[in-house]
Amino acid sequence: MKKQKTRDHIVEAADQLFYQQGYEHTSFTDISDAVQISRGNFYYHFKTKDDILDAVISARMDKTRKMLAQWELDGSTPQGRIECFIRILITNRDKILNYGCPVGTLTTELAKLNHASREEANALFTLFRTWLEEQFILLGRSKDADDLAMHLLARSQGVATLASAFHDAKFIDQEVAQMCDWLNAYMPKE
Amino acid sequence: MKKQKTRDHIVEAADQLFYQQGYEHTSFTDISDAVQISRGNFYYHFKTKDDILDAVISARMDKTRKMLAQWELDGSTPQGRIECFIRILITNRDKILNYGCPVGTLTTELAKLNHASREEANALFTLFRTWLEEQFILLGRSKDADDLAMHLLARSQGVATLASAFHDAKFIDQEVAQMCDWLNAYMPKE
DNA sequence: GTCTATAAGTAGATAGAC
DNA sequence: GTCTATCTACTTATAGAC
Repeated sequence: MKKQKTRDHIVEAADQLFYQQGYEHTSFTDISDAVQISRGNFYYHFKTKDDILDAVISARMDKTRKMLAQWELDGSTPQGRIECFIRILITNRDKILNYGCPVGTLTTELAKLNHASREEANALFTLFRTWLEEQFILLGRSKDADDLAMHLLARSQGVATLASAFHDAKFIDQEVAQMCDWLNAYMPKE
Repeated sequence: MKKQKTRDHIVEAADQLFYQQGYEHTSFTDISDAVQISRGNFYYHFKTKDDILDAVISARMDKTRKMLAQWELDGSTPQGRIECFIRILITNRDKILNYGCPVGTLTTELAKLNHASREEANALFTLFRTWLEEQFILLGRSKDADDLAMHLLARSQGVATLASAFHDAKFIDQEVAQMCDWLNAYMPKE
């Protein structure tokens, strides 16, 4: 465990602010205000703003991997584990209503900016995609496991976008229930 | 018909650039380069950059209303008209692969910027939402017409986001086919 | 109506004191 | 490691000539 308190604080604050305000719209002043350091101090820890973004994406990758590993423990069946994925919409309901999906909004923004780290951000999607694919394979759907993974990713993504636009919590609950129904009706029974 | 050639050119170029690069990331220099006018000339036609955004949103509202009116003519049944909506994903496939959905990406960006015109952009979503709701009512689904409209909007939105992230045209075609199946299987036959 | 010149502010980034 | 002071580039916006 390295002692990098300030660096970690910067990454944590930048992570939140990039999510809430967008990457480009977040200035060094915003981050330094949040971390309570001077703007100059940044450059001891990072060379450029892009480097902070890379650190944020890397931190999100780690957090996501840990969450997926936890879901492996939480759900005893593939269905149960996929339900864990569907339910993040409810777990993070309030944040999603205000700021949308952290993965979708970042990849969308970086795509418009044609940013060098675009693909790194997309890897966050791939993490979920591959994990979901594995679960569908375990359900005996190896032929279309990736299609089902993409389908579910897209459904969640659309729900987050619309729920955020209309600030509609009920819509999230409704669609989550529908996705769970879809999962149980569409999949072979054990 | 007012003679406002330059003004219209500005709105048209801004519309494209806001879609391709995002609102904040697009500078007056970008727009003036596209229109081939000087930066100073802007302020004869618009007071602020926000005013250009409002004009762009207003133009998109007009274009959308005309498109919806055209779909009323193109489809003889509510099913057929809803299919027109589903198929915009295919009609605009190339643009969506590169820049996502113009409505979804704009509302998402303005939400993060906490921009004054956020609700004006959301009205674009509402235009589709209300129109779809009307079609589902005509199909005899007045009880859950709005839920169905929101469901379909979210599906399309998610498909656009994922297709853009992974630059996957096949995924669009696949999901469009599924949405059409859903529409025909789920809806009462005539 | 369109231009050039320029103001006023903010962005990311650097230098050097402590 | 953290600070202050500063630089350069770029942003929106204005003033005034043509």
